Amino acid sequence: MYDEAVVVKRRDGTAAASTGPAPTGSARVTLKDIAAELGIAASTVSNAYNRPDQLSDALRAKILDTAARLGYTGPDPAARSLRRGVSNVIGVAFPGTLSYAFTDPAAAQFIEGIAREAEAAGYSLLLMGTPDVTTHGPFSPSRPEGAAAGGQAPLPVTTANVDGLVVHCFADTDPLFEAAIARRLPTVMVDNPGADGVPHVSIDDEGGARAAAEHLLAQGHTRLGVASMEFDATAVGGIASPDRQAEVAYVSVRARLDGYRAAVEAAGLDWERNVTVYECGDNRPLDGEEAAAALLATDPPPTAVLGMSDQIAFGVLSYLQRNGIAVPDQVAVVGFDDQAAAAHSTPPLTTVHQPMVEKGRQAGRLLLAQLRGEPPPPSVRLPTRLIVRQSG
Amino acid sequence: MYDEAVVVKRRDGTAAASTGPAPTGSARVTLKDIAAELGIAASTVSNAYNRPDQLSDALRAKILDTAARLGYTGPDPAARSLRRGVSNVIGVAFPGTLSYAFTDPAAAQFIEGIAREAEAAGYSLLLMGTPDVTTHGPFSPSRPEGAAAGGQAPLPVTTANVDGLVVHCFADTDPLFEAAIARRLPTVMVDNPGADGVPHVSIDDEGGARAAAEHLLAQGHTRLGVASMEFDATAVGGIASPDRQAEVAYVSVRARLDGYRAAVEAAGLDWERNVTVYECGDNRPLDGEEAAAALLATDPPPTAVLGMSDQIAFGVLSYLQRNGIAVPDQVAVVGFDDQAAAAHSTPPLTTVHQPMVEKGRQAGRLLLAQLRGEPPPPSVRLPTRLIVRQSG
DNA sequence: CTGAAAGCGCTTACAG
DNA sequence: CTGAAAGCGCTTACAG
Repeated sequence: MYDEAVVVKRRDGTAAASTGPAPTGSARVTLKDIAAELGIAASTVSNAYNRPDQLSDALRAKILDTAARLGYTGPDPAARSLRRGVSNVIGVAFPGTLSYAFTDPAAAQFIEGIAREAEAAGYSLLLMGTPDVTTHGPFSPSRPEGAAAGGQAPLPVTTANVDGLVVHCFADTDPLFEAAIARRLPTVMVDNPGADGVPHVSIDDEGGARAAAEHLLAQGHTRLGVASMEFDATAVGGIASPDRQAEVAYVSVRARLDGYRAAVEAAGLDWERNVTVYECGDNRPLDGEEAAAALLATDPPPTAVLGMSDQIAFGVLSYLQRNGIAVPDQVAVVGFDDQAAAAHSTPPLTTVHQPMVEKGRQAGRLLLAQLRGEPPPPSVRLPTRLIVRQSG
Repeated sequence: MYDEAVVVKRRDGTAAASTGPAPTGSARVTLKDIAAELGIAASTVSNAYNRPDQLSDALRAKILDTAARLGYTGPDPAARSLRRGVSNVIGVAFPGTLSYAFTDPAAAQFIEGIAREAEAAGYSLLLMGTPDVTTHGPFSPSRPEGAAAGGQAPLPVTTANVDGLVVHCFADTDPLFEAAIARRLPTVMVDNPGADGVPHVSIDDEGGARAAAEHLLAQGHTRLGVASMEFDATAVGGIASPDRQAEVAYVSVRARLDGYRAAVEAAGLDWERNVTVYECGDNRPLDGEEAAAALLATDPPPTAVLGMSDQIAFGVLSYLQRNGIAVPDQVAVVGFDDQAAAAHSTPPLTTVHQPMVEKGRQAGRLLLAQLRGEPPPPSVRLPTRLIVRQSG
């Protein structure tokens, strides 16, 4: 899959080579051609682009004119990057396919935060996904690209030309995690505890979750339903047994579950008796609807539902509304994330706020410090806070 | 600003060089080191990574083990890219700062669409902004990086190592436009008519806008207000005189204004007499609030407002609600975009739907075809359609 | 202010 | 199955 693209631009004089990237079809023009045309050294042409103060304005103008005439579009980025040892690119890696990352409205805000920091320091952002590696078995540094039978495609994070990496992954068992560490580049982990010497950015998942549960408990609810995000990549959707609950691989999910449990136990209730956990198969409103249906079908049904994300909580809301169940009077609902739409749902959603843009900014900041040659800064944990609206 | 980052990784034996990207601080390990260690040719080491079928499993294992032991993390991406002439990266360029692009919720969907196509073909996405170039005067190919006094930073789009470009720009006077064309790379333009031989993706802005206005006119409204997006980069917010209306530089804005006007004139009304246009200074709900205030202060005030984006329409809605003006009974409101939140606003927003994800997919498709060496495919224009909800 | 030389790290076609 | 050689296009320190 990855090799297909490579074919296009070969330069070995193969027939395919002429079908190069240049729409003009003409042979590639280089620094040397400009130098030869003008009878000057290549270094002087280079200086015209990179150190204007190193040559006369007249010569520079002549060089630029000749470049324009010959169709030279400036120094080749790959060659420059090789020579300088720098790409001015920050890689941002997501678990799963890249398009999937955008399914979550919070992703855009996270990227916005990174972008703010990166851009100010002169970096662009390379977005990378983790395309179906799981179907081929786990990636391993000792088993790189092409290692698997049938020519497995390398993870983008493995081969990308970047100066540093922001890695957003949910579990340290994620192939992304291992692949990123193996690169030994300046790296920041997000939503994952990280590895030795790799700073990470996280939020107070547990505290936020505990506050959400305490809020419900304080209103007298004693039967709670949890509509959880996936525990790991195998999630299919369904009530999660205690055994399944012990298997949670995703760090944030684990922490939120722990937060809910801490509040429940502090209130003198029993987790297994008073709380039913539904594990969603995905993080869409649709999954929240399924969770609500399953949770309310238990006996006795919960009087309040903790949605582990706003996306899921929105689905719970939809289900309740469609079935004529009053919120919060008959069933209370609390979400997690506080995305923009939370303030405008019907009813407006009580939820746990997490600072997504700030998360991105901190990740950027931690990476930029390393890129400046500073030692890896300490990790950052951002606060969460409960926003009480009208759903619970 | 851009040069700052470059300093970090120099390799000339300068003191700064040792402060390299490798957190280990050790000298860089290359293919050659592995080859020397094992007493074999560098090409064989290369084959271990790129053509596993070209050497015995035993030798390959030995190479990979040695690589792991010496801390070699795989072929250097920049060198590979230079040698192969390919980066497997698609550049996506936005006008303005990168973080600003994410201010618009539609941007994420657009990127999602590109990502879907790109990822399937083995490409990652490089996101680039157009940082304050306007403050330095227009970019020009004959005046590249560093050309301006004081060392002006080059546009990322000018120096990025990419195989092709998706350029989202609003006006063909945008510095981005010229810079992208100057690269002579396979390119797709979005929301801009494009240049010779450069395919573009657009939507039926005019038809959508006309439908929105017709909808209002059919209900008997004869006094309309338009809350327009910026006409060009100089926008500050205010009622737009006919002269100012003649200056609209952004292609989509021009088309939507034309659509509104066509409907108004087809209904036998006079554009100048019956319609007041407010030009927003930005595309946020806040700007919509200001637009509503200014529009309703005219005499006689409009009974319906055409918001040129949902973001703006949401602001109009907020203003009306805050001032106790009933929607749609006292003032009707129609938006443009149909972002997800439009269905959940109070009241739900009547708006023009544009297929953002599909726009991204088409852009990706048009670029991928060129990357495969095919001639530039024909441009694509996507349909829009009015979604009638309850605001108008 | 200008130029000659070295080398960044890799991949490939080709010869053995 | 393995290796020697050429070269991708550029930037830099240094000498003049």
